[in-house]
Amino acid sequence: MSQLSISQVAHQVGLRASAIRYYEQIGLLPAALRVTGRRRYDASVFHRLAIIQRARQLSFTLDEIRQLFFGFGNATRASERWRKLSRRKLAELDDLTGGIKTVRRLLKKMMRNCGCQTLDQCGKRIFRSGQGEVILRALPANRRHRV
Amino acid sequence: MSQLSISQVAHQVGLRASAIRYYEQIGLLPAALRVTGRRRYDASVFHRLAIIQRARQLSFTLDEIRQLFFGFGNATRASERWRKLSRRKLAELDDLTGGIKTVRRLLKKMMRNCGCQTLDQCGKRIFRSGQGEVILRALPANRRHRV
DNA sequence: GTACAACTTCAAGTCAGCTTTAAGTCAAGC
DNA sequence: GCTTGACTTAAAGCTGACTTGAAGTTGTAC
Repeated sequence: MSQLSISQVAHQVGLRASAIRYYEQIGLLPAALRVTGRRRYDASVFHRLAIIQRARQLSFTLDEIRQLFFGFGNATRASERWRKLSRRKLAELDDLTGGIKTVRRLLKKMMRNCGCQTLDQCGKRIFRSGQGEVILRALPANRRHRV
Repeated sequence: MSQLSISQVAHQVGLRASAIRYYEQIGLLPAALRVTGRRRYDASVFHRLAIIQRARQLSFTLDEIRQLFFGFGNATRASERWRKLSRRKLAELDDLTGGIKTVRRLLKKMMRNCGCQTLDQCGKRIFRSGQGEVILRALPANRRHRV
């Protein structure tokens, strides 16, 4: 015991071996001990992975999880780290919820009010009603690029 | 008039020329008339783009917009097309909202209950509490790959 | 001795929605 | 004739979180 292969670990936690290698590669997991080239794990990897998986479930990105591990002074309590990141995430989710509500309203309005026969009619209406209006996207469907 | 360049159109609707070329490339916009190689547009492009932009605002993907244009029998009224796609999208947003609520609850629970000094303590607790539990992700942070 | 499964590394592929780059074309102004 | 700027195309790049593929190594079972 305490000498598990990568696929045993992966199987137990419900990940693919490739994901675990990836986590190691980007520094979320410490480099595993090697025995004749192969990774060998003891129980501590399960604690690390438990945190990672819980954080993923809380919708944290791998980068945010890196901050959880390495983005604080050594003395900072775990509970405080979680709280700081969680507050930020809650604010993000609030924004997202607001965006969703906006989109829901717009969708319902569209369903109620559109009686167009053809899309071209529709396009003309939208175009006329929206002249000079800035189109703001309520939901971040796509990542920002530099402009 | 009725002979606008791509950058004039782009400027008017608040897109980049590259986006308009991309829409043409994937078939969302009909191939523009060319005059000595350059695209020339008339007013109809604004109606097409108005639909696309409104649909994007409603969080439709470009693929869904393609369905809006080409995914129905010729006789299908525009209003019915919108309604069908909108119903689907509302259901999607409901799922998303549900996921967000779940994550919010979990985040608050974490903020309330975690008093861990170290992340390793945290990991052990999470690991013990979650043994055999399937980790389900409430939010679709990442795309599904084939398994 | 050899087949086989399970591992290794590194590089490239995936998804969406564009943007950026490279290399070339064209009309207008000097 | 030459420069400049706006255009053209095709191909590659970007983001995040991995997966997949290729080519090589290892330990074990037969």
